[in-house]
Amino acid sequence: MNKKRTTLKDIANVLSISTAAVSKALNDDTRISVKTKKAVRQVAKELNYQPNHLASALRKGKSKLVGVIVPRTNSHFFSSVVESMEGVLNKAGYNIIITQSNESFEKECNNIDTLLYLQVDGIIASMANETVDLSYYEKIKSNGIPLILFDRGENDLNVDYVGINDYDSSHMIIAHLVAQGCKRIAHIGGYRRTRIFNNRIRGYIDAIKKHDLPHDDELLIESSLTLEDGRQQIEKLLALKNRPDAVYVASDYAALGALQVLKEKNIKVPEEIKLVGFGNEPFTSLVTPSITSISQHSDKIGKLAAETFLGYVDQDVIVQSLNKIILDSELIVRSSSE
Amino acid sequence: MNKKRTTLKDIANVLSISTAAVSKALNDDTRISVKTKKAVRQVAKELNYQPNHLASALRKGKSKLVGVIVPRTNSHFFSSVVESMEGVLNKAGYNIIITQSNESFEKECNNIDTLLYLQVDGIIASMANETVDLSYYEKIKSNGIPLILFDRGENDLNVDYVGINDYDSSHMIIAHLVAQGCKRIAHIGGYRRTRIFNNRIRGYIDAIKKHDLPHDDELLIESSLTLEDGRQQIEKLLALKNRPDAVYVASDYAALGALQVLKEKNIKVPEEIKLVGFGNEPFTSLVTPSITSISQHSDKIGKLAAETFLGYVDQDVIVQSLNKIILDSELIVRSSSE
DNA sequence: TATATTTGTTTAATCGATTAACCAAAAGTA
DNA sequence: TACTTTTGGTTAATCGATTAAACAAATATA
Repeated sequence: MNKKRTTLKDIANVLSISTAAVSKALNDDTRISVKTKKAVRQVAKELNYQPNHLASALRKGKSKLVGVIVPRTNSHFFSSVVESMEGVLNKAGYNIIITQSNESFEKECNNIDTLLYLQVDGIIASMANETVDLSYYEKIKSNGIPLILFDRGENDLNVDYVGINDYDSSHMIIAHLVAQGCKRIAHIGGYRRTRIFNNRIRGYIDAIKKHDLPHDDELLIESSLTLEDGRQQIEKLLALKNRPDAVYVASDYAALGALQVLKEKNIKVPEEIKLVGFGNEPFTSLVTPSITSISQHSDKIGKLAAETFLGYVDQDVIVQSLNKIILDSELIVRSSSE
Repeated sequence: MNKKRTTLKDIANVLSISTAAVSKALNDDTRISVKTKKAVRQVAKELNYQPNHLASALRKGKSKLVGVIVPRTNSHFFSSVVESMEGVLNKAGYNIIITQSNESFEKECNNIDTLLYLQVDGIIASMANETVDLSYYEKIKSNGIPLILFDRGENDLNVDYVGINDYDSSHMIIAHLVAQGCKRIAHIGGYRRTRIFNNRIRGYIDAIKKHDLPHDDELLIESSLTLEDGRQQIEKLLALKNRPDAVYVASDYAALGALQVLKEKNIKVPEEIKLVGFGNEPFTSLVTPSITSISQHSDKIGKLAAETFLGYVDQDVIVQSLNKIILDSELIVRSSSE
């Protein structure tokens, strides 16, 4: 089996011209005659020539690779974002390398090292829940390549960001629940140290006040928002003397956990307790009752993040000017709340 | 902002030694003194040296990159396989590049081109449903790098394969349904041209015969197995004069579609019709009733595929000897069938 | 006719790390 | 002492593609 791949030199030898001419011919340089170009392309095809990306990337100083870091690909939101990013970047001649942190800070650091090692031209990331130490992200910046964050960002890091308006989303949810007649609305949220969860909590608190509802400390819970977490936290809420009549959960997965417990306990949703999730994961429309949720426009987020990256490349000196894009979200009302 | 990255030369200059010495020191060559090694590592750290993967890969002729092609990452099965593959490969010093075909033949060809262009050291793939033309896969083989298929393979292609025993899985399902008292079992399967779906269909037919059940042509349907497809095909089965009392669907997504329709029509599952899916996607345990399904041991598949790949590298001449690994699957019985 | 310009290509350097081949100095051995 | 071996490097070529600079030949211009 022929392990050697065809190189420019092979083509050059066949035609008895220099490799430079071959390179230029393939890159459609104006200084090469049409005749030569045709001949080169012909031979390239015959020899099944496959350009060596490593060599050209090394020479040009650009790998045409974009690194992507997501908490996990196995989430509809993230995989959709990645898909739409990929579309935009592919068109611009970039390939993407997807890595997952699995919400682990350590893995995230490894991912960053790997991507820098692969000489990516930029990194688009959504931070792990665990991440509080930003030194690794600073490392990216000091490497001189663009860094764009989406969904899970950080104010302290002076970089571009694309995400939805979490604060307003909470307002939309509370307004909807109030319209449905709810008087005691609980919130199972994420940890405040994560910007997006903090914003959802702030939105919840402000909206509750705005509607003159009781702001009860026991109705606000911080958790890591896994499915199992949702199960545990709803139990706490159900154990209260004065039960809530609605629960707004900051993640669909945790909302699903809560729903499971409610069903197991034969508590009717939405009649006895109304439930709202966040993220519009596909299963929210599949379970019974279907879960009201917030759609985050994953396709738009991916597209904008990719375009923001493209705006930076080809600039000689990277000037990371803060460029925060905040999209409006959309409330998808389903059976669990009406 | 400092856009220039530290190179071996920079370190060499600081210490007034040759770049060769620096390279050897960092690679722990025996011919370099401990003193020099220490000094080099020290300076490398101070200058925040990041080796240039492109350069070393070019020189060594190995990119230490493995290309992965899956129909989509947004499926629990595939993302789990990828995750476990990644674990094994990372440990061996390889990074992976994940690409998705979205079940499109055209996208799959593009992915293959991209991966070859990036000089990956091997490709691990699961074929798109659409794919029947194998010339692009032949291209990988003629490139001299190992190709390993998993789940969606092809007999005609003379390469390694890791998957589960689809034929036996069908037998397990039918045996289970028969034990539950079912007499008319339908099968909503995939297209026969895809090996795994063909095997599931063969298993279904043989198992039906084995249990002396009526083998009725109208009970066997071929489809593309999307959720929407599941909805449409179950409608057909319900329209039959002689309805089935159980339906075995070759994909969880289509099974979910079928379940939705059954619920909408107030047909009780499992009392009136029993339902079995395939793949053990997480939602099968989340919906009501939970769906009986087949677990494919995604972690094992990923691990084995990765290890098969590792078995090939470091060999000078690739001898692709057929190496088919068929794992046993596991039936997870849930409410939809008992 | 003499000079300038254009066309089409070659030469050679380069990207950064690796490595075969070579070499000087120190240490060991007969 | 004279020769061999070991130690700790250095030099220079290399991977394959790109590109600045050079250049010969053809064509245009004065």
